[in-house]
Amino acid sequence: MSNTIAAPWAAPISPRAPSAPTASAPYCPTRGHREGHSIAEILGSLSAAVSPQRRLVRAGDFIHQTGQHFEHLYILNSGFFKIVTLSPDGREQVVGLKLRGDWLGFDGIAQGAYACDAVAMDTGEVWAIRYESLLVACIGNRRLLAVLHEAMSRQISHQRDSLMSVCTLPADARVAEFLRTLAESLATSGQRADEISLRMTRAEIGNYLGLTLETVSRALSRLAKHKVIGFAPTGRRDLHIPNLDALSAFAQSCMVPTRKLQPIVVKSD
Amino acid sequence: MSNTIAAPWAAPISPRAPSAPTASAPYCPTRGHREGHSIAEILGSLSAAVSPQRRLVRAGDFIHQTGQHFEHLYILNSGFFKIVTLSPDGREQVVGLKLRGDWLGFDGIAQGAYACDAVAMDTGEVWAIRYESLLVACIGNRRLLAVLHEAMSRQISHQRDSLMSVCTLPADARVAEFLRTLAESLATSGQRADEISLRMTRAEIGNYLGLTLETVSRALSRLAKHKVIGFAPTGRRDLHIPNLDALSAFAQSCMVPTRKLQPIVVKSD
DNA sequence: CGTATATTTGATATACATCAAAACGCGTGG
DNA sequence: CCACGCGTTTTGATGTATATCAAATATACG
Repeated sequence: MSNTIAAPWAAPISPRAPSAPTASAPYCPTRGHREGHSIAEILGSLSAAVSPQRRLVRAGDFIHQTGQHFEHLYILNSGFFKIVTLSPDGREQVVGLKLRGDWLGFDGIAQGAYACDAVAMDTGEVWAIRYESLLVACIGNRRLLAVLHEAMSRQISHQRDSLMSVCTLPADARVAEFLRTLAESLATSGQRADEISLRMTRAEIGNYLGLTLETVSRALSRLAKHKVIGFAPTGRRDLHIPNLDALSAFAQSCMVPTRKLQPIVVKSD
Repeated sequence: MSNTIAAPWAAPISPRAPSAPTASAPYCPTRGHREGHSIAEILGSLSAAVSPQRRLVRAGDFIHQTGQHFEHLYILNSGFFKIVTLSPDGREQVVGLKLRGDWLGFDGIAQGAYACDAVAMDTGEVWAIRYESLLVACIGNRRLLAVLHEAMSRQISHQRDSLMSVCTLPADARVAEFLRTLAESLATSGQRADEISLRMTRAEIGNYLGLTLETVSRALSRLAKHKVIGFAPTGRRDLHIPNLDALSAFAQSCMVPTRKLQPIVVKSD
């Protein structure tokens, strides 16, 4: 059940500049990805500054594992990954999903060892960067340092959003928001957002969202019934999302206090 | 209900080295705080390297607010603070608690604006550091850069732990773990951990843990009934925690699969 | 193809939320 | 000092969203 690291890090697959995302997708640069740097730019500068080790991974491969000595940060050039933590008493929790442009391994900096597993859910390409080398490069390259800090900052913000969802949203809204966030992430990573493939089981999604697999299944069925998503003819893991805003609207509609319709007070004047 | 920033940043209160925590407490250096740097060391090097602006705050004061232009990171020298996010549709969520040695404002780096409110829950002293100045200082001071990255890294790890608790623990265990974590944090910040004062209402605790105030109240009552905590004679917000391990043990006991006592398989040999 | 795994859907159980009311703590002002 | 009012906390009664249990399809895989 637990593949260990298949092969040691290969030498740089090729010294070429950042490769395109694997998925053949309409590369739609709808507005700049971030105010600062696009993913392609980031990958480019990293490639130039620290010549990362590139590694191809397949579904099930571990990028790093809990307790393993920290030495590298990782950037994802392609693929789809999950971050899993395991508590001392055996609880397992998917605490994050990662794709092209995302960083892995920040949690290892403070403790000197990774505090979670990073697992590929699909074939992809990971770039490994020795943390020490990166620091050296950052000293002479303020722009690179900014990129690093922005990545950490974004991760902190994103994790807060996750906590907020889990704490405040009912099941259906949580699933809807999950899909919207995933679609948006796919879009900013250069993949299409209207036709997405969940590469996770209902159980994994449920674990990530703090729900059971049955609840996730039911929520997806309701989303489909309300036409805010559609199942692909093939497989229940491929979804069509006609309209992201409709997803949000549906999530909102889950949250109306249901009853006790308190008289709408129209402020006169 | 919402105090705005009371006074602008004062000039450095005094150029002295890091002051001791306000709470008069037995300063017990039970084993080094972190493998790398103690809080006192960190505050010391920061004080020396970037001479932060010191500001005294009182309960209700904001350190920074959502949407405000990002310019400073903050380090807490004393006090107790909460991090609150507000969603576009009005949901409010306590996403973090901070005390001496913790940093605030990392979320602002990527977006150029803070993504949350940071609110003092009692009097304290906050140090403000211009992010740009800090970066400059870090360029020439690898140790300082390490301190910064460790703080961000720790925050990422800690947030994951929070998500894990909310997603996997039943209410009583969640409250127990909350108390244990809080006590540990107080200890590493130099305060006593056996006699703690929750400076939050049941509603705030519940919000932070994804529970209602009633559920928190009941959980605390059960913890008291089981003697793993005790209420101070004065007020229900001051707790006595005789034994941290007992708290964990109680949390564990909440999680037994309800019985359906599956035969305990004793692995022979 | 046949077996294992994932998904859906229904019936039921339950942990927690919601609603409600009383007791407590605390500041304010007489 | 006591009386009053308001916010917090506790505790009980009840409701409900979601978990759990279960069984019938699907889907993937060798």
